Amino acid sequence: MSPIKRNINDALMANARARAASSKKPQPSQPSPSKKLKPLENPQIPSSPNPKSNPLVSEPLESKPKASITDVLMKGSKKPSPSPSKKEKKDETPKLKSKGNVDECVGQLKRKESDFDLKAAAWWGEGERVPFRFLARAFDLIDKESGRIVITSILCNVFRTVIATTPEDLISIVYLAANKIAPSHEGIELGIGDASLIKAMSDSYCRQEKSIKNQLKALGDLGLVAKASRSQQMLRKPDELTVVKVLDTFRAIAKESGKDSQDKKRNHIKGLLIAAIDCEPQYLVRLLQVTTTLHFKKIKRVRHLDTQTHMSNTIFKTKLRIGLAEQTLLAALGQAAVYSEKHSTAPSHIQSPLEEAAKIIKEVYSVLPNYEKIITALLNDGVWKLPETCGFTLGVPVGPMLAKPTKGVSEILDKFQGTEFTCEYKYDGERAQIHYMEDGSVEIYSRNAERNTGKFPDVVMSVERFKKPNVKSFVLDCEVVGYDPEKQKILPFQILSTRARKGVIMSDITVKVCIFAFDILYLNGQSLLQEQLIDRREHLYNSFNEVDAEFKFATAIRSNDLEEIQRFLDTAVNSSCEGLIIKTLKKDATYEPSKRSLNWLKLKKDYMDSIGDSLDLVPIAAFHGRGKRAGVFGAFLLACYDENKEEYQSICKIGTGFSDIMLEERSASLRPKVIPKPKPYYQFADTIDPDVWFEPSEVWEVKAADLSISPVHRAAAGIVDQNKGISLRFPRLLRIREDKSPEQATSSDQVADSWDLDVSWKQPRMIKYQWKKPPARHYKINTDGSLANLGGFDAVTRI
DNA sequence: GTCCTGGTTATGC
DNA sequence: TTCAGACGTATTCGG
DNA sequence: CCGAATACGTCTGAAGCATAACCAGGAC
Repeated sequence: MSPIKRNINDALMANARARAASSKKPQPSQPSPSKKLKPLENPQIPSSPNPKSNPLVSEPLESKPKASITDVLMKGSKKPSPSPSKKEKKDETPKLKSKGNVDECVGQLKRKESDFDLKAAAWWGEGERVPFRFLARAFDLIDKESGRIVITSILCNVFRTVIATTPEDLISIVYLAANKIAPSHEGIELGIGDASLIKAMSDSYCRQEKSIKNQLKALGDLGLVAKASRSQQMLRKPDELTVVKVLDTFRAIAKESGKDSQDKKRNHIKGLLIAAIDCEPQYLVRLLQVTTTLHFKKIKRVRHLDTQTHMSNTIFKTKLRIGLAEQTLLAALGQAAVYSEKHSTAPSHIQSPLEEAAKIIKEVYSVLPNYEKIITALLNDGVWKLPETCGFTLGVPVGPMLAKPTKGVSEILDKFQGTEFTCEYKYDGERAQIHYMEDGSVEIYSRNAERNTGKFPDVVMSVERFKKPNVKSFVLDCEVVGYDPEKQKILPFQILSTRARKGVIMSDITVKVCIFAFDILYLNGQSLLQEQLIDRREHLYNSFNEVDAEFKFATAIRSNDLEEIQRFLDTAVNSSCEGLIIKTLKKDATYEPSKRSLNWLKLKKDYMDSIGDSLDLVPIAAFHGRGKRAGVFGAFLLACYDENKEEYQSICKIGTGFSDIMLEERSASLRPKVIPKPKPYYQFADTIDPDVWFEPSEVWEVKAADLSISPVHRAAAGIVDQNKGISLRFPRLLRIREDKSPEQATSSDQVADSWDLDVSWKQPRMIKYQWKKPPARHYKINTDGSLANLGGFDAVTRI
């Protein structure tokens, strides 16, 4: 069992015990018995006498090795009100096998694929759809496992069961297991975050939002909160929810937009939550948790007229967090296909069909990321034909090839010993994959396969200018970079990011861009994925013309000389690039979609030891961790020191670069430094709402890729700009500076100096673009100048 | 109804 | 984006 | 030569800053 799962589970058990212990405490207005988390609600984690021990895992758990988490939880929450014991019996309806059989069926899934009894795993009858509980139970099984082989095997059995009994539901269950509702380039979003989920849960479970939030802090996972909230009084029919219904509801949620859409979305969610039984709520919530919002605060204050408001929240795509993500799912799907193969047997030259099938599915998916198409083809023609039936399709984004970080030129020479390679500038912009169809239409996709065409009408227009006339179709891999055509200069990423994103029209473009092309994947009806880079590049150079301030080829050299590469890196950085990308030319030089293979390496200054920006900063506050960080601090607020004003100014949060041990050590050593309120000499935005504040006591060395002008952080505020401070791009912990005291931390003046030094080339631009007063509101107008229906996308302009 | 602001969510790196 | 940890496979080492 | 130790690749899930887009609700 991995530590991550252990922590979560232990947290639950600890809660159950805490609940039992404090059950005498009356709950004033809240009917649910399951939130007496007082010991954990205290933001000051250090309630335990021994600062080293984590209160969430401090109790030994040998007492209940057998009992499932669910059991523990139910026992805990039942104590106060043992009334609803009817539930076990009422769970059954004549149609369904008994509860015991459900357990038995699910137990089957853990068997080796080889002696797995297909039908025995399914408890739903002929003609019935796959219950969502089947998937939720499988998730629960998987959650308890840590090995990928076992997890793959369980999921494989799930798919086999569905294929054998209810093949029409395979697509739905795969989508749910993948935590998706549609291919990403279709741009369908749930529009649901933690905040909306908490509201829906509050309604469904009759709990105060506040109490849910507190429990979330303690448990570090909204899914676990849902699990703990399940009220025993609610009578639910089992298996009312099918995978199809769940997926359909998700899609319905995504469809809602416009007036009252939030209400409608919430009602959909409530419908699901209320119908959910067993371990369904936990996974429903996790599936809906497409995004995670951290730490927001609701305090009003007067703002400077020219200061925009910003929330200090960070959002991440979440995963199921049970150790199952896309790669494992694809492997499982491939294996299941082999077992269920009716159409053909594996070609004889294949020794290990299971591995081979997994590989095929992964490859096919990277080239055609569409489960509908793949599964349909899979069921119709089988795995072995998949490469033919589901190949690369013009207009569908290919997973872009990624690069591996490297620490220095010597490491590169080491890895690419004896092979020919090339070094290219790594531009600081947005990855773009441009598809040009035979009919002259253009589509642009982002790194994450989002359809970005509407964001870059200027790029769409310039295609006809930069492609040679004989080119009929292509797929280009390139970087879109902010560009000043007058000065012929690259603009920093922060400026590029101010571009509008949807429904942009030419006349309204504020930030011009230039394309830097570095690869071509498809040309005149032919896929070039299998070609070596040296040949693809030839095609690239032959098929396009550089157009001033619109289209250029990425600067590249061919060299095996350490010194020369080192110098090239320097020129790249001086030319406003992040660093270099290094690629082999002839050997292993095919385009490997979305695979982080050895073939491409990236080299940035800040990856290298003893070079790049590093600052010594003071942790002044912290946030409770989530998921595998539950029980320790997950992130800290750092500050630099202003000697003149004698104050600490926030500069960034930090949550990466810690080993598990270090994180625990830091949490332990800072707990005694917790203070009830921030010091008066702490400068920070009121949108930052940490869980605990600290006495200034430690100094940490932190590395960053870049400095940025910040709307939230206060470092060097007033020096570089009147109202804005400075923050760090990609901050990560290097080490603890035991030798320094907080007053010896990096000073605000030093931060300001680094800004001048580091971005002298971009500073004038920054002022021109960044601080131009942005009229906050946009209105949609039709091309004839009249106001458009607010729901439309025809045109956007500025008043 | 329009305008504005604050709160939330979705993306990029 | 960065980073660390766990798992699995490939390779090397030592008896 | 084989099992143990080590090295390396893959996969997962913690976490950062900054922006635009969108929605709800209050002021007018």
